[in-house]
Amino acid sequence: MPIRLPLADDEPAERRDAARNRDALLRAAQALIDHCGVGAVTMDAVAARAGVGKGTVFRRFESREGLMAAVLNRSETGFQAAILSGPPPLGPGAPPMERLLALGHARIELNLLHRSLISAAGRAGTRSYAAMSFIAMHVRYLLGELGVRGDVAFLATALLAPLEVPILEQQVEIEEMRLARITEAWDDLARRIVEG
Amino acid sequence: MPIRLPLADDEPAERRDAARNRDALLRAAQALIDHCGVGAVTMDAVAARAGVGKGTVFRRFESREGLMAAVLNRSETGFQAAILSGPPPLGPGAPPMERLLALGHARIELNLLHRSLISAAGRAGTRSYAAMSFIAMHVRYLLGELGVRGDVAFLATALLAPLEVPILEQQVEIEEMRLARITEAWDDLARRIVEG
DNA sequence: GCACTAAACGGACCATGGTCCGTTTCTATT
DNA sequence: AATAGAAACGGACCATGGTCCGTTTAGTGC
Repeated sequence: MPIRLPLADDEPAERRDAARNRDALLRAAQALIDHCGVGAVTMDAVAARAGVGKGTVFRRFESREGLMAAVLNRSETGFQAAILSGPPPLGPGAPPMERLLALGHARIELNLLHRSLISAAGRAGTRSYAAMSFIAMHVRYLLGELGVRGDVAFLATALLAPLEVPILEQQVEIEEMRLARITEAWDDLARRIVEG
Repeated sequence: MPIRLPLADDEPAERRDAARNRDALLRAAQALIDHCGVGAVTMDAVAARAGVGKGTVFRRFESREGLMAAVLNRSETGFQAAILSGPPPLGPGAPPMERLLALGHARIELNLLHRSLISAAGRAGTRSYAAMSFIAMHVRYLLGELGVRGDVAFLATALLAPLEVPILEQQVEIEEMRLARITEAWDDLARRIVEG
């Protein structure tokens, strides 16, 4: 069951049919992705599979990118939960530096795993507060715990930037870096930033 | 620019009409950008303005992104020239650290200036060796000169990553950071990476 | 249950990126 | 200059993201 997002008090509740359709559309999109890949997620196809009109898809998700971002969000939620209340070292309980490194490694894997979906979500994926900003916030917090001086907000962003999909893809595909190399190098980066 | 990319010896030279058309298309695209913004750069519009068929545009540039990347390349060339043979501190003659910082600052400004074009170039812009790889290479060289130990290739990428357009845009538009703050914070990042 | 309103729906329609293939133009060769 | 063949051209055509607006439906007050 979909997590009921907190709506502002003056926001009218979502109509029953609207909710049903949104759910159906998300399911349809997910099924198409699982079955035929992200490329097969055509707005017409999703609409047809969900048994609704095309206009409805756009009404619910604004754009293809919006739809992709919505699908992505469901995965992202698990990641956030793991950080907030999962087992250490990703979750609370481990020392900050361990948590930071664990977060980086998990992020690399997750980004590579969902790379086609993330690319398809485009700016909708990056810009949505829901996804990016939570992580950036958490990294800021960890840097704070580690006593890092300076512009912590920027440093957090800088630490996460090389893990973004386009850059990760370039490293892997063009420079032919192995995963292990990337994680090691990122650890080193994190240490330089924290200890510098 | 563009550095004349090395063509293999067996590559046939470009035909006269082809060269003329490519030039006309680039001019047309540039004119549309200057006059009406990147959004007005429609493949049909470019073709019409250049007085050629649409198919020709695609033959020359593969895709809209390819066309954008080609336009971008002309600006990028000046940047490369400034690094290779311009006045210090960006060009040769200044100490490596000064050159590095100058490069970062110049990069930030350039990326913000061309951001709509860069976004429009999408992956074609990032992936093309011509643009990105030259700079990454140069940063690697500078890090080498500075005696940085570790995975210099990754560190160079990490240093440049937060200056990429999507991230820069997020900082400026969503986090509302001022330009001066970003450059200062980036300087700090560079020092941490070099001295760490 | 009935009427009423705002929200949601659906699918025809449009704009634009990208493909295809028959026609034209260049250039090397004789 | 004539010729042949490769390369380039052009624009009709297709696929798909996105819009629009007349129609349907879920809630609400009676």
